[in-house]
Amino acid sequence: MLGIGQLSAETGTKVPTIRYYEDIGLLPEPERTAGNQRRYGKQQVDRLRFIRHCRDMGFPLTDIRALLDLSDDPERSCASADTIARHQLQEVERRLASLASLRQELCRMIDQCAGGTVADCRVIESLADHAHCIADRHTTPAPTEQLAEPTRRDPA
Amino acid sequence: MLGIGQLSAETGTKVPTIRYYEDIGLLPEPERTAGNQRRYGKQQVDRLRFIRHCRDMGFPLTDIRALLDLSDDPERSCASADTIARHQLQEVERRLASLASLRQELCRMIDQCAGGTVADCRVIESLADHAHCIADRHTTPAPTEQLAEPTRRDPA
DNA sequence: CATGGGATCTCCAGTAACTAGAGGTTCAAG
DNA sequence: CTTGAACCTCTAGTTACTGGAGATCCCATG
Repeated sequence: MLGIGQLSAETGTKVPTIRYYEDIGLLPEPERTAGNQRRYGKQQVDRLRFIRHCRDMGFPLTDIRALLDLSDDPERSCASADTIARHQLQEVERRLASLASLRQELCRMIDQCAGGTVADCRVIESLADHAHCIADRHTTPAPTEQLAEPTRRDPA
Repeated sequence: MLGIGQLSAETGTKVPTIRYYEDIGLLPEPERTAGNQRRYGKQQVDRLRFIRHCRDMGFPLTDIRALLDLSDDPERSCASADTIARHQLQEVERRLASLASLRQELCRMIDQCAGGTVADCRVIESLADHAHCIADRHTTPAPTEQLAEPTRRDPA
């Protein structure tokens, strides 16, 4: 039986985040000590690791919820898990493409900056001018979500 | 003189977003009609376009604020603009690398899924198992921010 | 000149996924 | 038994918007 601090260390998840996952129902309410402190068993550790790994893979919490539901019931077909993963892959590829063009534009901007005053700075000028902008394919009518680099994990 | 709806159409920015930018001081308060409605001039249109382009490039609003301050004063050295852009480039490259490894892991997961029941689904299993995970270099102690695909822009 | 419908107004609340702080209690080592 | 680290709950803040309610305005017809 681990306290929340141990679980935190074990899984690289911050303590408030664990409580947050409990709040939103991703983690079940754990046992408590007589003094009302949370105690976790092996199963919970695994479940949290699963969640964290999913987050590392960029899955939004709603997807993770679906995946957890699936994995709770091993008899079901894994088709939806596959679908979710494929969808996520598409998402990642979309981001990759978009970031690549972004990188190109940033490089161009920076290369052209000679380093004088703002008046003739190419960086500022480029940003002001949308004309020769490659990144316009950003303009995807995509449903969004945010993921990709979720801040987490500084085992400081 | 444009109304807020025209400005919105002109720049591909949603109306509430424009008001939001005004709230947080990125856009100056515009003139108003006798009936209290906002009217925008050419300068405002340009400023908003600048902001939008920066957002497309993934710059966080704080950076954009700095860039706007710079561009408001053409005498100053463009060194800080350059720094901001370079920093942003680094950020983008970090994300690119991380997404690339993500993609690899997702592909591996999906390839191995034979499509039976959850019990022997490789996708679920992979997600449960953090062991052979490439994406662990996520574990960067980076200061975060979110950008990269900020949802915007559905000229629907 | 009246009217009607779309555009606009303000304000408040919600989104994702946490993070941080205040102020108080509990656990475990010495 | 004491002390200090870990834990508790609750609230509010973060980023960059987005959405809705309810009221008002603008302007093109009739």
